[in-house]
Amino acid sequence: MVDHSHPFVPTLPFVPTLRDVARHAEVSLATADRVVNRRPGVRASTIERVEEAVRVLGFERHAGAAALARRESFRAVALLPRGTNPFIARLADELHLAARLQGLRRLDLSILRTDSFEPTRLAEAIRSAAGQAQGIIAIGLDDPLVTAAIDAVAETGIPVVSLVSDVPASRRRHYVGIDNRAAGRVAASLVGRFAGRGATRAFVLLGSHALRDHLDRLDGFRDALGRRFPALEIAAIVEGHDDAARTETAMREVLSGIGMPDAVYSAGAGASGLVAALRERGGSPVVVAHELTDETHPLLVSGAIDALIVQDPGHEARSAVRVLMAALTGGAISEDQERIRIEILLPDNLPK
Amino acid sequence: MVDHSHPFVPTLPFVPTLRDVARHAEVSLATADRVVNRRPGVRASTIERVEEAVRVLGFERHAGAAALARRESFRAVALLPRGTNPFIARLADELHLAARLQGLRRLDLSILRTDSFEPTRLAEAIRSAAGQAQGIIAIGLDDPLVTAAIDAVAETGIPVVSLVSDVPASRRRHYVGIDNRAAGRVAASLVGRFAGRGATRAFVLLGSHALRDHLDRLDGFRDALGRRFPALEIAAIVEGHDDAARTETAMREVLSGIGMPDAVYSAGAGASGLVAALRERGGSPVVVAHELTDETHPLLVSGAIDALIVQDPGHEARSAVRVLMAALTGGAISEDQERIRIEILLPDNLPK
DNA sequence: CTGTTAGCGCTTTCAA
DNA sequence: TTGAAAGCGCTAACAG
Repeated sequence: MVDHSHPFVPTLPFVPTLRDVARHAEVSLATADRVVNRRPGVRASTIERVEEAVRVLGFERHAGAAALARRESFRAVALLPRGTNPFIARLADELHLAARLQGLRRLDLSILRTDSFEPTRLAEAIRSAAGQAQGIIAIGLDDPLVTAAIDAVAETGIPVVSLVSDVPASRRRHYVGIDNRAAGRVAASLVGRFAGRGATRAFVLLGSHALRDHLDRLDGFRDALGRRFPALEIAAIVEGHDDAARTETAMREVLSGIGMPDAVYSAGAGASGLVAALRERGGSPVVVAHELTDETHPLLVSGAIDALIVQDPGHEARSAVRVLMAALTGGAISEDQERIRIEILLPDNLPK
Repeated sequence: MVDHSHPFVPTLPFVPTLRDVARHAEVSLATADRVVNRRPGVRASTIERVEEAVRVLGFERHAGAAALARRESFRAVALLPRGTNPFIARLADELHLAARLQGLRRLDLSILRTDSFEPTRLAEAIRSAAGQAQGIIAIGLDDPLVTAAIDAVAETGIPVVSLVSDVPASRRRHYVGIDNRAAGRVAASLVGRFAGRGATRAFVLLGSHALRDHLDRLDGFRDALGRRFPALEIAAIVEGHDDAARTETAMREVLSGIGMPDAVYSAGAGASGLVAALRERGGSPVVVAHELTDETHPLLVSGAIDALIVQDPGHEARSAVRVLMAALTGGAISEDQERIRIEILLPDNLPK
């Protein structure tokens, strides 16, 4: 029953092609293709025969060849916040790379930087991106204006993938990023266990109250602290706008106002400003921060930061691109591969 | 200068094909192909012209089409240890999947289980696999016999990729897995910080002294403990053969011999046996173990295990397949994407 | 040293 | 409802 079309390569297994399926079912290539791709216009009895052949031969369609023949090509836009945040810069690079290496289908991805913390601007950017693209990737802002823009665009059939910071109420096709509440809980566990029994006061540092991801982290942190380390309470919540200089100023103020805490959870960017302010007053509380960047790396090595909670920007970018392509081509994604993990970095498991 | 071969799709960018390059350089498709793939037999001045065209047009070869035209197909064997270790079972599944989804080229991967802890058997399996395969993936055993077998096979031109446990002295093409010394150091940090100041005695649980990965973990653990938590010393090293029942027996013996420790680092599998033995004697030291499986999951949730150090079997399998394919086809790999991370799991960041 | 030609496995007109 | 044929972008003989 096995058709050795290459009799001179005895050990290679027979891999059936669509042509083999067609032959076996005694139909043309075109008909076999119609059945395999569930296209209409085939008699039920013929479908039956072809499907039988697929089963018997164990046919699996060659994704690469299909992509080539389809000769599709897509245009998409990625919207990232402007600013000094090094994690965002890294993400932009990785998105570029991921789009180029897309392999099977062609993706032309333009990356646009918009004003973060500014719902109006982001909403506007989303609407305008929809004019020039078939798909959108965006770092979200949880705001009614943004939600409305995403919904309007989605209505048009243009898939929107939220990245890193979700817009949960919107009709975004998919959120690619970590579970930020869980990240906050992890931070609480680390802070609680590292700080030890005597600790009573923790500070939380946020980029902004407008960022869904930071708020979620705060929620998770508060929740886990309350349940597992009730002696530790959140003595202050500080806004640093993801910027080192502004963070330093804000921290200075709080420190001189209510004194040194036992622990600090920096849920946004700008950790070097935090560390500078702490050093200035000679304190060394337990510090847990987010993301591995040129800013945080030396601080972890030196011990100024005790642990880092990170998400892999390379993985996130590849995942966003895969998910968007799947939406664009009607393909499937494997939830498991697209789940972004929360990683914990100690000086001992720093990459490289 | 832009050639709109599809004048009706105005917004799509022009993506040059090899044909465009050939036209631009005024050579045939075949010659352009030779230059782009660095094949010999082209005059220097022609190479120059083609490379110029590649630069000007921004040509990038379409990997999918190339793979299709090459019509290559490979046969490979993966050698995994027999036994009850659930992590290995998971890895086998993921390898299957990764081979099927390889997409661009075809890979026929057979998975063979051999006797672990048995250098003779593994060496023999490697030699015999070389007879029926063009490439080999194997979970290593750091032993002269295995090294010799790998070297002999590599000599034949058959690439061997070591997975999870390396055979560093051999001519394996690549090692896919975590840095196990770093994992040991991470374990030491967690154990040291979680156990607190009063702690003095730690036990280490190994699958076997023959496993390079377990030994490396022990090394890293010992090293970091010595440097950062000198008060904590390794009071016992126990062998459990990666099996719950044997681990329980061994632990029982040690516990009745020298009593309860402040912390246990389980560097191999079989953690449920460890927990059972500890419970039996009413102790609850800090426990750090490896891998997220059906065995360890409930233990982490219940608090019997404090932290898990894990490697992602899905990522490892995909990486091993990619690396092997690259070796087989002479392709390139991106070191960065292939680095396997050490992840730390607390109850708070359990996936799902 | 260079060009021509026939595919790879699949999708897509267009015609029957 | 079905089939024939052209072609996606690239590679691999085989000629010249």
